[in-house]
Order: sequence, then C-alpha cells, then structure tokens
Amino acid sequence: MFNTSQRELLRVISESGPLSRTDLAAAIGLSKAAMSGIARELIDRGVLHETETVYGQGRPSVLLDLKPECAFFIGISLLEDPAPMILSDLNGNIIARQQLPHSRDPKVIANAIAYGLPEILKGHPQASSKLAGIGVALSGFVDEKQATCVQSTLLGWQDVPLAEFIRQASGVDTFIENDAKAVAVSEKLFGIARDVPNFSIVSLGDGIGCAHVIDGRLYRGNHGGAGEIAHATIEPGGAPCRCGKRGCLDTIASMTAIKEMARAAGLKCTSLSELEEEASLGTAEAIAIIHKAGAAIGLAISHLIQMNDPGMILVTHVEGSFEGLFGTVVQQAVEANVLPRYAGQTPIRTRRVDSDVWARGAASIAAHNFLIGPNIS
Amino acid sequence: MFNTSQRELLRVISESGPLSRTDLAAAIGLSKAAMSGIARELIDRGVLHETETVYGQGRPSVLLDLKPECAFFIGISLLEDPAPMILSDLNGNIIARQQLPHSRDPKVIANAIAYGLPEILKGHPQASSKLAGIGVALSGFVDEKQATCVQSTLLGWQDVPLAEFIRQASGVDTFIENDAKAVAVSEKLFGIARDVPNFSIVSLGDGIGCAHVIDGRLYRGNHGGAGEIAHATIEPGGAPCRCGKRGCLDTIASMTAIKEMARAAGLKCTSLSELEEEASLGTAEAIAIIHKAGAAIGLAISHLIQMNDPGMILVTHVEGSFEGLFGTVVQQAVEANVLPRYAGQTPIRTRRVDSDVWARGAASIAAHNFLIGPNIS
DNA sequence: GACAATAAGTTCACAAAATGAACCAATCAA
DNA sequence: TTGATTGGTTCATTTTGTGAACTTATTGTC
Repeated sequence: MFNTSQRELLRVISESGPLSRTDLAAAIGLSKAAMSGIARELIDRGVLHETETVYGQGRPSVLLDLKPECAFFIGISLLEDPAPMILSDLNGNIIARQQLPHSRDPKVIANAIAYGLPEILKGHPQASSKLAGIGVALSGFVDEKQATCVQSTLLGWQDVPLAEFIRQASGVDTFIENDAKAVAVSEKLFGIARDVPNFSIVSLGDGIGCAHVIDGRLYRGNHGGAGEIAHATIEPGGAPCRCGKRGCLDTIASMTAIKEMARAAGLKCTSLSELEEEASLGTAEAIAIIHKAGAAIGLAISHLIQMNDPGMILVTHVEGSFEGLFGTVVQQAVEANVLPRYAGQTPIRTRRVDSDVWARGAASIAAHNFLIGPNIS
Repeated sequence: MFNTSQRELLRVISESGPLSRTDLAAAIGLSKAAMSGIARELIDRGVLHETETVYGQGRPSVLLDLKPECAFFIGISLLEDPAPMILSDLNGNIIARQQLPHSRDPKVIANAIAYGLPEILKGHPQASSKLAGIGVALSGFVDEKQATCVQSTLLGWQDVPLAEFIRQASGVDTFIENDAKAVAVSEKLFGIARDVPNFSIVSLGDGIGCAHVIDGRLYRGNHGGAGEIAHATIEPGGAPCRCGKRGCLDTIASMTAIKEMARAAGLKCTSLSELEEEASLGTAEAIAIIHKAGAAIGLAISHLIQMNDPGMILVTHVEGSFEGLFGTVVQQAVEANVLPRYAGQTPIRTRRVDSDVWARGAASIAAHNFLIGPNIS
C-alpha cells in the first residue's frame, strides 16, 4: 500500500498538520528531489492535496495535507450495550452511526458487523470503495497483534480471536484494542495529542484505565498490560478489591467506588456531579469522599509523572465536573507529590468524554494501522 | 560511518548474538542477496567476523558476530571520587583502567580526561586507532542530546555542557548520561538484558535510581526525567525529604535512609549486610527496618510493573545481601501488590554492582551511539 | 559410496529509491 | 525593474535492494 518513505510522510503530516514539500523533506530527511516525486504520487492517488499557500520571502510554499476522504474506517465500541458502530474519515470525523444488536457472543458480533456494514455505508459511496479497516474497542486485555482478546471480565471472554472472526465475516481488515489504549491512539491521531510524542492518558469511568504513547507509538508493554494502574496499590492494606488484592486505585477512585462510598456514607448521590453538588453545600462526608478519591488519582498520576516523565497527561472523565472540587483535589495532589523541580512541568489536560469517544478510538486503531502500519516493531 | 541497513544489522547481532547471513537477512527484512554484500563489506572493514559453523541439514551456516576489537570506548564515572576511567571494547570488556585526579570543575575534568587519554591507550595500539567515543556517567539530569548536564546536586552543576568541553579538549566524540540510565544501556548492550526489548532497572545505593529501556532504546522521558522514582511518594505524609516533599521512596529505602533509621534505632550497623546480620539474630528493630525498606521498594517496583509492564526488572544493589531478608521482603512486596494475573510474570533479576559498573555503563553510552546511533528519534 | 534432498550463500542483470546540481517559478524589497 | 530569496521540478547518476539462477557444503538414504 505505502512504502517506508510514504508512511513516514503520512506520519509526519498526521502529527504536525499541513506542511510544504520542503519542510516535509527536511522532517523526513529526504532530498527535495525525492520529496517532489513522493508528493506527486500521493496527490495523484488522492491521499494528499494542496491546501493553503503561505507567502513569505521568496516563492510561496504550498502546504500539503491529508485528504480526510482518502480512507474511511469503521469503529465499534463493545463498552456499551448495544454497541455503537461508527463510520469515520481520516480526520476522525464521524460520517455515519449505527447500533449493533445486543450480544456477547464473538461470532454473533462478527456477523452483526458484517450484516451492518452495507447498511452504515449506504449513502456514502466514497466510503464504500475506500474502506480501509475496522477497529474494535473493548474492556480487557488484547494480544500484541491486536487480533485476539486474551481476557475480558466484562465480556466474559478468554482468548477470543475476534479480529479473525470479523475479518472472515466482513472481508475487511480488523484490529481490536483495549479501550484506554484506543482512546490514546485516537488522541494521538485525531485529538489534542497530535504533536506530543510522549504522553499518557488516564480514563476515569466506572473503572480506571490508562495508556501510554511513547515516541509517537502506542506502548503496549511486554504482555499488553502497560497502563494497568487501576490495580496499583494506592492504600496499602485498604479495602479489598475484586482483583484479590487490597487498596487498589480502583477501590478508591473509580466512579463505581465513589458511588459505593457515597451510598455507604448515607448520601443519596448517584453520580459524581451530584456528589460535587452535595459537597458544595458543605456536606462533610461528600467533601471527604471527593478528597479521598481525588487524592488517590492525583497520587497515581504523580507516580506516572515520576516514572515516565510524559509530555502531557490527558484525563478523560465520563461524568463531567472535573472543573469542580474533584478536579482541584486531583491537581493539588499531583503537584504535592511530584518532585518540586517538575511541578507544573507536565501539562494535565482534561476531556469530557461523550459516547462517541470509544467508537472513534476504535476507528483510530484501524486508521493507525492504515497510516503508520501495524503497532509492532 | 554506517548506513541504515548496516546499523540495523549491528543492532540485531548485538541483541541476539551470532547469527548466520540467512537469519540476519530474515531478521532485518532484506534479501539474502543484499545481506551477502553487507556482510562482506563489514567483514572487510573488520567489524564482523565469522565464528562458529552450525551443521544441520543442507549446507552448514556460518555465524557472524561483532568483532569486539572493532571499536573501543572510554567510560568515566563521576559518581566516585577519584573518578575511574576505563577503556572498553565492544563487548564491554575492560581493557585498561585509570583514575582521574579529584575535581568538580568541568573544564578541569575535561582537561584531565584529555591528559589521561594517551596514558590509558598506551600499550593498546589497536584501541588508539579505533577509539570511537567517550561516555561519562554522572548523578543528575542530562539533556536529550546527551551533551549537557542540566542539573546535578552531587556535583553542584547547572547547565554544564560537559560533552562539548571534553570533545574540545580530547578531540573525541563524547556523550554524557545519568548513572541509572547508563547502567540500563550497559545491560542492554553488554549484559543480561541483551535480548529483552522492554525492561527497567532499579538501582539501590546511597540513592535510588531507575531507568527504562523501551523497544530496545533508552527511554529518557520528555524532560529526561523518566525513572525518577526516588521521589515518588510511597508513604504519604511520611518523613521529610531533601527534595521538599514527604514520604519519598528515597527517605525509606535508600542505603542512606536505611543507615539513618538503624542509627536512630540505636543499632550499630553501618551497612545493609550488618543490618541483615543483626536481623538474623532476631533483633526486632533491625527486622522492622528491613521490612519497611523492602516493602517500600517492592511497592515501587509493583507500581513500575503495573504502569509499564516491562519484560524484566533488574535490581542492582551496591551493598550485596539481596539474597537475605531484604531481598525476600522486596520480592514478597512485589508479588503482593501486583495484579494477581501478573504475579510472577515479570522476572526480577538482581545484580551486585562493583565499582566498574558505572564506568562500564558510561562506556556503553558511547558504544550505543556507535552501534545504534544517537538516542534521539 | 553414489546420489538425491536440503539449505546457505553468491552472482548478476535489473529495478527501485534517493541524490546533487542545475534549473525554473513566484514572490518581496530596494 | 532588478536582484535576492526561497519553493519546487527535472534529470543524469549513484546507491540500495531484488529475484532467479547458480554454486557450495552438508546430511540422509538406498
């Protein structure tokens, strides 16, 4: 599909945005002459197009950008039920939406996807001919080939070769990935982290997820377990966790844990926002819970910073209100536990996730394979 | 010096040991034809040589290995005073030793190195003509070009362009690196981690160091601060640390801290070995101190495993006795705080360091630049 | 002991990818 | 208007790699 230099070019543009031929040549380390040919071919093939003309001294430069409609991807999130399925272009724009019928049987899911494919592509002839891949996001462990779900508690799966099932049913190249890792890739390709080579994402939801992008690539770890901070021990000897240990971050700071603590304290809050509201009224228990959870997350993030020195931390949160007390506590806990030399040196950005995030993340896994090649060395 | 394919070949051999031309071709992704030419050139240049002949079915294969004497490196450790300076070959073998006169003035050090160079090379004519670089290990932060010491408390330095000073004084290419990071590279090139693409090293000494190798390359972090676990908060609200925070790992588990705790408990132990001995006699305070320190290290390592899922953890320790109670406690603490699914999945190897380790680590930084190119993307 | 079977490694004509140098193109500044 | 400046193209040449046929050195088998 693409050779090494072409891939490199796509990667650079996808990171840095539109660039002139000369800048691209410099960024990739090729001569202007070579660049000229590569650009021409990719323009002819409809992958690149000329956008802005930038005037300065000398001949103006013509910026080249990826054509968003040069490839399309299907993204499916198995985190919700029914599972949303989206059609996305190369910019992460969602072109069409659909829902898969409820099921946890891998083969049924694969067939449902194959069945839904013509449906979601209907009315998008371009996308039909340029469909480049399917991505699936799920909660659980995935092997390094992004093909098999090694284990998923939520789905009750063990060593399920889902990618192969879908590939066979649909005839389209398919990759699966853990939810947090998919969102990390999505932010790298489509989002706020495009030009950040090293960053980590921390996702707060019913559970806590985390993933690292290192040197511009998703770092999966030796067993695909990089980023499993949910079960890092934050409170030695603390509350028992469903994993069998005690004091895991998950037992203190996941939304499930927060709600449980609120219930145990006799508060009638069913969400973090409600708890925030209660805290703003001065309810001591609510404040204490928010402090405990926020401090735990902050401590975990501080460990992340000390350990890996990322260029950015991106916190995604389902239930909003990170601007309130909870967010403040997290920020303070990070600052308090990071080497003073580094305090404030690692930007922490937050993002409220909507239900599209997972499906778009899934699509980005397919886009990553299209643009940069498989995530293996 | 070397082109891309040649570099790749050197990297593969340095990772996997001697390989046949056919295996090399497959590993690098080149044709046998291309491999044939590359091997011939590198053999002619004295970089590779044929070693063993392996008999199987068909024509036997001839293994190619790096010639250790194809390049030599100088390694200097500024962690000790006087600073040891070694001459090493491409296998990390130490060919000659010397000591630099005491100084903390960068220019004086640079001149001392230049002055000592002919001395240490004397009697090694091969090394003189094939000296490929100088590496310096120091305690502190180093910039991503491995040229400037951004800050070193131990040396009292701030933004010292040491590499440039040495380069000018000696005329030899020079790179500097943090001590733990240098040892990590050394273990990757010369040591136990040769064939492990992802691993972390934890060095226990007067202070606590840590470094990560990811995808076969040293991962330095966004500000060169990856691996600074010494100041991760392990005991919130614990003892004040010289860094300004409280409860840092450094205040609980560094040799300095352990000795201080022993002193405070009224024990006359001046080393971990002595403390181990005391503990084996049943002295409760000694046992408590070892437990506290070991549990802290174990907890930190468990965070490392959960966060990054390395293929191996290598613990280097200055004061031996990791086989005793301390080592056991560390191992237990790791197992207890790691997701049960992963328990025992991450091998923890230990290595007692002698005083050569830092200097050899320093030399390995130069060797890395020779073999694999600069540690920047 | 001859001879297939097998696999390693080489040779060579050719193709692909990149380069350097010269050149054309489009602007600004004087 | 003209020169300086920078972006981009062309083309002959060099570098790098390939595929297929071939040579080489062994084991296994009849």
